[in-house]
Amino acid sequence: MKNKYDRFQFPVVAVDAAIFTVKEQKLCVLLVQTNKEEYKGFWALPGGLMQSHESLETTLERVVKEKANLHSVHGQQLATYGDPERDPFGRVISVAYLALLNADARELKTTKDYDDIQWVSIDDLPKLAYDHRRIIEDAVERLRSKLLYTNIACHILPEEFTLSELQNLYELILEKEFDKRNFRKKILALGILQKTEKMRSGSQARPAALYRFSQKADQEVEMI
Amino acid sequence: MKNKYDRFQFPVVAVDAAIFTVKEQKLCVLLVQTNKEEYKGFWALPGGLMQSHESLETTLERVVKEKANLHSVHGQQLATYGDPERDPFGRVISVAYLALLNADARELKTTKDYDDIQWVSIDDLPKLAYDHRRIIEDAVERLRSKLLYTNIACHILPEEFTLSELQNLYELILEKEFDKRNFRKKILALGILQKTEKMRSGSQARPAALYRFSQKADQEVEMI
DNA sequence: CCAAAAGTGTTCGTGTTACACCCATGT
DNA sequence: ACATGGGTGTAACACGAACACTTTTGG
Repeated sequence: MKNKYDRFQFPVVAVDAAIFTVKEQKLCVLLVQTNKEEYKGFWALPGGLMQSHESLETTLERVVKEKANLHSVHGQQLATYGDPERDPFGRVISVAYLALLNADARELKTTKDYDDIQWVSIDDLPKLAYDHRRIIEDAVERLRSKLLYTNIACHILPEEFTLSELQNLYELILEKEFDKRNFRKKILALGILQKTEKMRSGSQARPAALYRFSQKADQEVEMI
Repeated sequence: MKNKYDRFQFPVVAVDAAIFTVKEQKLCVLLVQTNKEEYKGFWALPGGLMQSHESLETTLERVVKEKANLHSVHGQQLATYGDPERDPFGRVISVAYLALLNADARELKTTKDYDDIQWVSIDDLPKLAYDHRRIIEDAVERLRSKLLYTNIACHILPEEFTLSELQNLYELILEKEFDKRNFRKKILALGILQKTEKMRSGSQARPAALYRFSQKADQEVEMI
């Protein structure tokens, strides 16, 4: 492949991932802390530079694997950030992705490149490198909005879940309470859930029926 | 500014603009035809490569000025396209913007770089270079969706307009008819329009009251 | 006086909200 | 037996959908 572009004339492209989950009743984002770069002591979204042969999605998969040791993280494009001042160490524009996952199903592993990797509550963000605070804010806004009209909640919940767990997820992320009867009526009427035969016991209370999403493929539905 | 990235390792970034207007009862997109490049005879969205010192918005303004001789085109980010095969002549990713304008207020000028520049009905798109057909499809979808919950229609309409013109715009872009009484009731109840003192005569019919948007700033409102 | 588009209210059905009690289990 | 969360129905209200005629102008 030919490349006719001068070495210093153009910005390079990075892909950053804002990966969310719910842990201990908190909406959390995955952050890494590097011990190598100029932003010492700062946290950042996992991300990395796009290589010539890659698509955006391939880059996303690779950097999420490299930086967070996670695979099969299903991301959707959020936005592209191109302010000339956003990276003080080079001209880099960043294509940000939004992804959701169920924390219990995955284990975080610190690689030798990093001091730390953590799920961090969005209410308690540390010092963040680049414009990553802005990206996280945009991602949370998009997430909240998409909860209303898509089935993305399915990526955060386990395969099987109770209606109360689903409602709790909505209340926690949207910071808003719903009436139990109305919520169940609404969601069940959509016909996107299947009741399983199973029950969740465990607690000192009446067991709850487990449901699953009939499709895990993303779809637009008026959830709320 | 230092740049530590190798010359051939990374993709370069382009910004492309999907600029829409309504002309002769058709939703149209602005296309240019170049006589210079490898895609001879194909049409394309106006666009160009991002330079190191620019922000995405600066690049957008510059390329729209250069390729279409338009200024103050207010665009919003649509999406970023990064398929390795999207540009057969080099590794280029494109950040696409969606913009709307009132055709009557602007004059198109062909520059010497181009064979032609035209407003083209989206129902009658010619051969398009790169993945620009895909970008236009995505842009139309976004436009339709944003008509429902934002006041973007204000960018297509003239400063002052009749309620019938507004309704006509919605029907034309959404390909759906609305009841006149319900439409007016709904829109007026939002309180985002100001009635002016003026009337539009001209036609062989009763003159219509002219309205204007009280804010031209983008805002989210349940239009429909 | 005729054609053309502007302007205007009411009814009906659907969907959203508000609200309180009994049930099944573990301890 | 009691504490815990699971599960259920109904009435009031708001909102969107359907629907037809009169008014004002230009020709």
